[in-house]
Formats: sequence, structure tokens, C-alpha cells
Amino acid sequence: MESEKEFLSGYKLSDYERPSVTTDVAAFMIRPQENDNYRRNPENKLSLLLIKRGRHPYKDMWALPGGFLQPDETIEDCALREISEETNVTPASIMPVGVFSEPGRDPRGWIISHAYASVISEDSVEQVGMDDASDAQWFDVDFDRTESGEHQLTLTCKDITLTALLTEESTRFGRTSFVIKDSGSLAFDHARIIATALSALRSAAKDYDTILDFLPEEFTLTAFQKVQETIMNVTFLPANFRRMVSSYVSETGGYKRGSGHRPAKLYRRSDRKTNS
Amino acid sequence: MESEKEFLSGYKLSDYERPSVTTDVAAFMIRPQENDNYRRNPENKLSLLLIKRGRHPYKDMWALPGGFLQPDETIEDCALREISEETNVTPASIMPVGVFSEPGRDPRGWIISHAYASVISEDSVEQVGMDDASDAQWFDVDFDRTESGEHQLTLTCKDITLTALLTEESTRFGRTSFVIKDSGSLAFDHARIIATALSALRSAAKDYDTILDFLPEEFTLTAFQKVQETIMNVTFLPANFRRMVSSYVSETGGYKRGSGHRPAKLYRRSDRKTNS
DNA sequence: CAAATAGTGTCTCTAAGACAATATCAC
DNA sequence: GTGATATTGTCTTAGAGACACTATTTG
Repeated sequence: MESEKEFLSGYKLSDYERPSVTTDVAAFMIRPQENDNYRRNPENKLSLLLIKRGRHPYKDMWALPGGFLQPDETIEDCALREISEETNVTPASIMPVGVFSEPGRDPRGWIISHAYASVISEDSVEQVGMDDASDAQWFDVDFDRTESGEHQLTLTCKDITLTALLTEESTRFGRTSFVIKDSGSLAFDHARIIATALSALRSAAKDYDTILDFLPEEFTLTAFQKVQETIMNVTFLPANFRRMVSSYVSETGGYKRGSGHRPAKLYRRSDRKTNS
Repeated sequence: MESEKEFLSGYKLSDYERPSVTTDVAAFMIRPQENDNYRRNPENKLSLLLIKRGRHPYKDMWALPGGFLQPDETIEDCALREISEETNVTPASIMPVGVFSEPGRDPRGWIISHAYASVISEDSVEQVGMDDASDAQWFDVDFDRTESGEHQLTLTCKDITLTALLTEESTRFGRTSFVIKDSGSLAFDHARIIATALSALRSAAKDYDTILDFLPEEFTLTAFQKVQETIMNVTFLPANFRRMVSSYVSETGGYKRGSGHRPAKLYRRSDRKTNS
């Protein structure tokens, strides 16, 4: 009887055709808006990192950062590497959004894409700084349902506005997937990926643990609340938010001062409740 | 300037090495236990479909059904096809569990696996029937945390018992991933995939919409409740369960009779609430 | 009729939401 | 002190859980 070792030494994996495997990353940031009043805390907007394509196909259109999977990394490593290459920030956490594998989705051939979403803390990106003339830019995100039941995705960066139109395809396991009706200068099927990522992120943001995955080591409760509010596009009364998250966080003893008003206690994530 | 069409005609996708891409499916069934009393409704156990491997590597060990992605299908089609080939049942819905892409996870070479979980309704499988001597068998599932904090996965089918030991790796986005400490006669990293799938399924089963995705067109509320209870390994008071799901279902007008007690109304899923 | 599940009504109590009031800093 | 946010307390109310009770079938 043939041993496993003998079998493997003679084994060739070439019988099947193989796809190219990529990741595409929807990297979001909670971006404070410009402010007139030095005392008032800034409003926040959700923004998304896009890259202007320098070559065919979809030359000069905007796309999610992404790249090919390498043999020495996991698919999640690959996604983290792509964010890091574009922003110089490695997020603590990255959320799988879905696998996009429709035949014909990429004109270059058989390419399946693994979509991830992440929320990067504003401070870390500030430090890196980004060139205004760069191919990589942060776009403000608007994603709403129109009266006709379609969904409109609007991405704005200074004088550039990208608008895509989509319809809901199905909702399963808390995630809605979409079909593109008008791709609006977004490359590939990336309008679809962005819409799916946004829907997945909004759904996941109901869970405080998910938000905490995206926060830095130390944070104020107001920052915590703003992240959830900005992602979900809702508002909560601070008193209630604080009560809700109280079991998820503990004080570090530190304070965040110098904002022109009462300083805020700094918190860290407290030990997670074992889920039965 | 080169046009997109010209570019693509000269484009070769061969610069990058490509992995083989597979799906592995954790197909669960809610299986009624044998019963002494003709009147009493049967207890239910969660069982999982495994295939005995007929060739190397891991010859004669048990593995999840799975197969290679083909160029004319999506990754989800591929997963559905695999279930269908093994059980002759195509489930309405299939839940993505994760992508397993650690270098070296498969001795045959660079192979990344897309794991899916599904719950198949008992009736449809009953009709198909399965050979006792077949390579495909349903195993009763036990998955619990030991006092030492490890997790023990026990799969039982008649006189066969497979036992794997795992530890928690991380919990993100409502899903816990595991590391194998002892694989216990399960092929590849499938102990890990099964543990992750179970954890994802239990977490997803909190949502009634998810349970409904796995139910047949018409069902009784008791059946609905049993599916949730069996997956989550908990029990609820019928009165409360009924109140909770009342907005998710509507009566068909039909009844399920002949069980030795009061007949149960049949329900179907009612129109889904638009989420915001 | 007996045994079993199907299905309803209602009490209690927790916890989410609203809102008022106080605390503390930078300028 | 003024203007802003930070933080705490408490009232109200919706909803989850417990439990008692009724309804309806098959053997």
C-alpha cells in the first residue's frame, strides 16, 4: 500500500486551472470636519480611501486599494499589507466583507477578490500625511436609499464627485449585497464591493466589540461614541451610550486635556465577557 | 495613447503564481433522536456531514466535503454544488465562515479554502436516504469548553468517535477562530474549520432571519424554535419564543397534523423589515 | 379520557431611552 | 466668568422572561 509520503512526492497540483487571487480593501476613516469654533468638537464624516488607477484596465478611474495574494502570506495578511502600503498605518483589525468571484468580473481574466473593510483611527493617518496630488485620496462617503428604493453611493474629494447607483440583491446573515446599475467612474465591480462593505460595517457596528476593534489602545468615551455614530449614521444621548458601554471599558486613569472644555477620562477595553 | 482594448489584447495574467482555490462545507442537520414514546416529540441533535477520504493525503480519515473552484462558477455556487453532490439537497442558504489560507495548511501545495456552513432541513435529507456503508456519514456534534478553557469537539457516528482539542485564537466581529491542539483523526485543518463554523453558526443563530434562511418554505413555530435551540444549545419558553418571532412569520392557513396531539399551524416567513 | 403538544394571557422586572442637573476645564 | 463638553442621576416605558392556564388532537 502506498504511503502518504510516497503519494505526495509524486503529486502534481496542475490538473486544475487556477484563478488569480486578490484582496480589495475598503479602508474607512472617521474624519473630523473643519471647524469655525475653537471650542466646539468637530463634526465627523466617514471617508474612504481610493486610488486612481495609473494603467489599463479602467485607467484614470478610481479603485479600492488591493493586490495579489502571495504564497507566503494569509489572505488577511495580504489585506493588511495593502492598507499599510497605501497609508503607512496597520490597523488593529480588519473585517471580512465577502468574496467576489463572478466569472467575468475582471476583464484581465479569472480573478477572484476577497474584500475587507477597516476603520483607521484619524490620528495615525494625520501623522502620516498625504500628498494632495497623490493618486491615493480620502473621499467623503454618502450612502443612502433613494425614494425609488435604489441606493446611491456618493464619494466626494474636493472637486471630484463619484456617484454610483445600486439595487439590493439579497440580505443574508446581516449583510446586504448589491447589484450595480451605474458604476459611476469606479473601476471593476468596486461600487458593489464598497456598497457591500458599508452595509456590512453598519450592521457590525451595532456590536460594541466591533467598534473597539477599530479604536486605538486608549480613547475617550466621546470618541468611542462618535465612531459608532458616524458609521451607523445615527446619534445617541451621551448618558445612555455611556451606560451601555460601561461594561466594555475601564478607566486608564489618564485624561485628554486641552480642548477648551472639561477634560475627558481615557478608557481602555476591559476584559471581554466570555460568550458562554 | 494606448486604448483599453489594445492593452487587454496584449495582457498576460501569468506574472503571478496562483493558488488552487477550494470550498469546504460544514453541512449541519437538525436530527431527531430515536424515541420510545409515540406521542412525545423527539429530542434533536445537531449533526454534521463528513466524508471518509479514499485517497492520500489523510487517507481513511474524515474530512468536510469540498472541492475545487471552477472557472464558470462563483465560490458560493461551488459550495452549493458540493453539498448538492453529497446530499442531493441544495440548501436555500449558505453562510460564509472564513477563508483559510495559512501557508502549508495543505500538504499538496498552495491551496486556500473557503469555508461555508449550512443547515439542511431534516425532511429533505430523509427523502434522499443515505447508505450506512457510504463514505459520507452524519456525525452527532458536541462542542464545549472544558474546565481548562480549551474547547473539545466530539463527533459521533454509531461506533466511530472523533475527538479534537482546540484553543481560542481570537474573537472578532462575532466570530471566534481556533487553533488546533489535537486534530483527532480529522483531515487537514478541518477541526479548525468545523470549530470556527460552529462558533459562527451559534453567533448567527441569535438572529431570527438567519434561522429562517435555513428553514423550509412552510414550518411550524415549534420546528423554528427547535432549530434555534439545537444550534445554540439553549432552551426558551414557547410563549416567549412565539412572541419574539411573531413579526417575522405569518400563517399559511395550513396545519401539521397526525402527531398524537394538537395540530400545529404552519407558518411562512413574512416580508422582511427594511433595516433603516 | 389521557397524554402530549399547541397556543394565549398577564405579571414582573430589567434595561433602553429621555431629560434634567452638575462638574470641570481653556480662554 | 463664559462657553463648551464631560459626567451623573432619575423618571418613564417597552420588552424579555416566567408562569399559569386553555385548546385540540390521537390512540
